[in-house]
Amino acid sequence: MVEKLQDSYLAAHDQLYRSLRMRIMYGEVSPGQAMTLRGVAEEFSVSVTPVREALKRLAAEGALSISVSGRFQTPALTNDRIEELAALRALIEVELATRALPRAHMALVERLQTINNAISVAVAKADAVTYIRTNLEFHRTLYLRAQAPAMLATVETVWLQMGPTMRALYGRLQRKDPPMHHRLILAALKAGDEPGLRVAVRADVTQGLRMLAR
Amino acid sequence: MVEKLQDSYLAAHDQLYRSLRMRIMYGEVSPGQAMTLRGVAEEFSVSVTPVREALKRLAAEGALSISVSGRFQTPALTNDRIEELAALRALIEVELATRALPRAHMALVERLQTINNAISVAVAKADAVTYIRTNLEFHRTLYLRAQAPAMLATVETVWLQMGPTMRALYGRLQRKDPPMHHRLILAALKAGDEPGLRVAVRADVTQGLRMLAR
DNA sequence: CATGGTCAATTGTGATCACAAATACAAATG
DNA sequence: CATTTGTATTTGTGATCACAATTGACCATG
Repeated sequence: MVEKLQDSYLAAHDQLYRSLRMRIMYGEVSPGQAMTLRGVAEEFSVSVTPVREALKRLAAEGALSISVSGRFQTPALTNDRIEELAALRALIEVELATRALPRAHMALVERLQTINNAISVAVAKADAVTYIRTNLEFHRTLYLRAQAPAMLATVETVWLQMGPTMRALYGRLQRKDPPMHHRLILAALKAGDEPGLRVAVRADVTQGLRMLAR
Repeated sequence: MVEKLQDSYLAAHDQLYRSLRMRIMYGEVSPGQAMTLRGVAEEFSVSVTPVREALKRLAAEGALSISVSGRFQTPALTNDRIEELAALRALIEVELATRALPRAHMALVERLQTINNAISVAVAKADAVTYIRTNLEFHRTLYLRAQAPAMLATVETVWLQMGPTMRALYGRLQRKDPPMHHRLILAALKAGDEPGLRVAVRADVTQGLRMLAR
């Protein structure tokens, strides 16, 4: 048998989980879309057993909702729920950014600027999925410096729950400008300005919410 | 066939999940304790299939950790991880308490006082599991008034991760007094004192942490 | 006494099957 | 044409089995 590299091997249900998680978090599926065990199993050429584990896990994280009869679908969030999730993002991400600030050196800021350029390109192309993915990559790259894995995992769960809805919102948002608040975040990082950073992160996280209140 | 009440029926894996979740959250298992598919299956008289779903779900929520070879055990938290989880509790629970404050009427305060008495009894008996359960019930009862299900679910996940460790800490804590901060919380609720409430909740959540730093 | 090796038992994984419930669709009925 | 009924299909659930990898215990060797 071919020798497998330790970290190249993943159980089938774990590969499924990661693939589906990316689809949901980055808005590649729309809210309310159904997922069936046998449908996913056929697509990935596995049996239903690993699919069940992956879907159940996603449901446990709020990435999928389960109907009373046990069927899976991406959740269609109410406005109240969206407000709540945005508030959670604000709470946790402000803390993560604050913890990252003393560790944010120039190399990190440069990487963030590179990612920010990729976001601008996605905005120019009106590519919603790429926009969401690179935007979250911007935040994740910053927060990784906070050395707070539990907080990062928690906020990623929030991102996951908002994925399909963010995609649907992006359509009606009609973005034309690259992310303004990201520039404020970068400026505050360079200046070591903690209060400014907190305000900028909070504003960036809650900005999309205003479009919703109409 | 006997008619089943809608909410009395639960799938086997869901019953398992709830039972094991309670065991973990309330500290009935110690950190590092192993759980095997066949062991749990035999205990609950089911096959391994529903057990796998329940354990995987708990692992996804951080209530169990999975070794490199796939075995399940309750996590043994590092001090850094405990500090992080306590910080998450502080962030989210202060927000939940703040949101609950305007809705906290006299009937709620009375229920909280009743629960608080039960906590005192558990402390007097040195019953760690009952102490943890009633203490969390105190917090949950208050936060339910916040009408913020996503935040409550998030903080419950944090409680879940800390369960076994809280139990282990309780032993070396040697509590003799009923919860002092709970009285401060109740006083702030009665007075409608938001700043005081925030300080009291934060102090209550982070109090156990001081015992650890030795 | 410590260390390495061999073999049996344990453990998680994934496929398959039977089953019951829910759903979808078409035909029948008013 | 709208509503209901009946049937076929779809769907999630749980049990069982084979398999590979890990673990653990016992024994031999230094």
